[in-house]
Amino acid sequence: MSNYPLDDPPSTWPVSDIADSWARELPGARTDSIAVITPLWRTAKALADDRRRTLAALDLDPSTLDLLSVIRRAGRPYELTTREITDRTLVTAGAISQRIARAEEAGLVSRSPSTASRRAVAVRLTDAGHQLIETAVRRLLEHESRLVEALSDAERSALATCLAKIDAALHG
Amino acid sequence: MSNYPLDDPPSTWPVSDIADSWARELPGARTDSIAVITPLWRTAKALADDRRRTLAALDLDPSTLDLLSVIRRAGRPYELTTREITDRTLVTAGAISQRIARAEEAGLVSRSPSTASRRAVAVRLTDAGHQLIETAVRRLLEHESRLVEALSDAERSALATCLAKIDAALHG
DNA sequence: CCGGTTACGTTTAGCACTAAACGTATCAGA
DNA sequence: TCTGATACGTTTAGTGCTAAACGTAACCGG
Repeated sequence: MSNYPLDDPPSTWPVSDIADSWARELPGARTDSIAVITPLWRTAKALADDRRRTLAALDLDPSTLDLLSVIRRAGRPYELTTREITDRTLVTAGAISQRIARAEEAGLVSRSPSTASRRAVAVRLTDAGHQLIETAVRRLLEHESRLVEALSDAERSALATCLAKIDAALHG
Repeated sequence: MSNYPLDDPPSTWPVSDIADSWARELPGARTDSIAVITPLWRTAKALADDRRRTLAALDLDPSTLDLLSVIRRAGRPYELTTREITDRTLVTAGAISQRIARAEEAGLVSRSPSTASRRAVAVRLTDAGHQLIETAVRRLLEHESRLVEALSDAERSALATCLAKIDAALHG
């Protein structure tokens, strides 16, 4: 059946239709947020799907990429505690624990007691993990740079400003 | 432990630090996409979390909201086929089937053979479902309108333009 | 030195999703 | 009138997440 898989994205419903429908069905409702929020989510999802496709070629999933990236970009000795990883990430400590377990299983990181604190756990890139993240990040940054080439410098800063204002409204 | 729950969002790592780290660790890499893509994802997630909190007060989750919304805004007789729902949504047909099953279990929709096509299934709002979505959408539109008040008309259209350009680059 | 509190990490149940296989209905062409 | 292709919907296994409970280590005030 037509479950639009990753390599065949669906044609999405026009955002203006959604706002128009609500304006018709709920007269008086303020529908102006739709034109902002719906495209934002759609683009975020499209980017996430695109990244997943790009990484699939390297047998890597986005959550493992995220884990290895955080450790790699911290620099030598390519080792962080679970807590430090959690702080630099948008998921819970439980999710990080699971990500580490999967990556350890795959031979990409190793766990050992931290030298600094006896209750901390140090997570370090293995050679295989280091090699993989190196390739993946270089490829991904190259690919995504080409994507955002569509935006001028002025547009980029305008976009960042708008997003920051929304974050601020969310109290962030 | 400090698993930042829904009502206590984390302070996020500065985006500029991420770009700087990669510039230092991978000299020559094009890191300019980070300043665009990372904030986009963060704001999308913050909006999703905020919506989840808002809906929790009504004992409603975002996926059920999405289902009921699509049916409600189609207008009378508040009935669509599974296929029509899938077309207006960003998830797979399997996910829609599961959403319908959950909503049916909760007494929010009912399923019956479609009159139009014998292989189609008609999904219709129950009275309870209609009442719930009415309250939820009015509340949500009001809330999210206040959020985007932070943006001027010019900013809103600039934002939409930027997102459209990214979508276009993703071939969409 | 002891007892409470806080910090770190893991484990578990439950949830919502995808991908893929499946069953059934419908249609179009030989 | 078959027959193969297509459309519609459901089911299932697997994935990755959250929330919450848990165990252990460290710290701090009396």
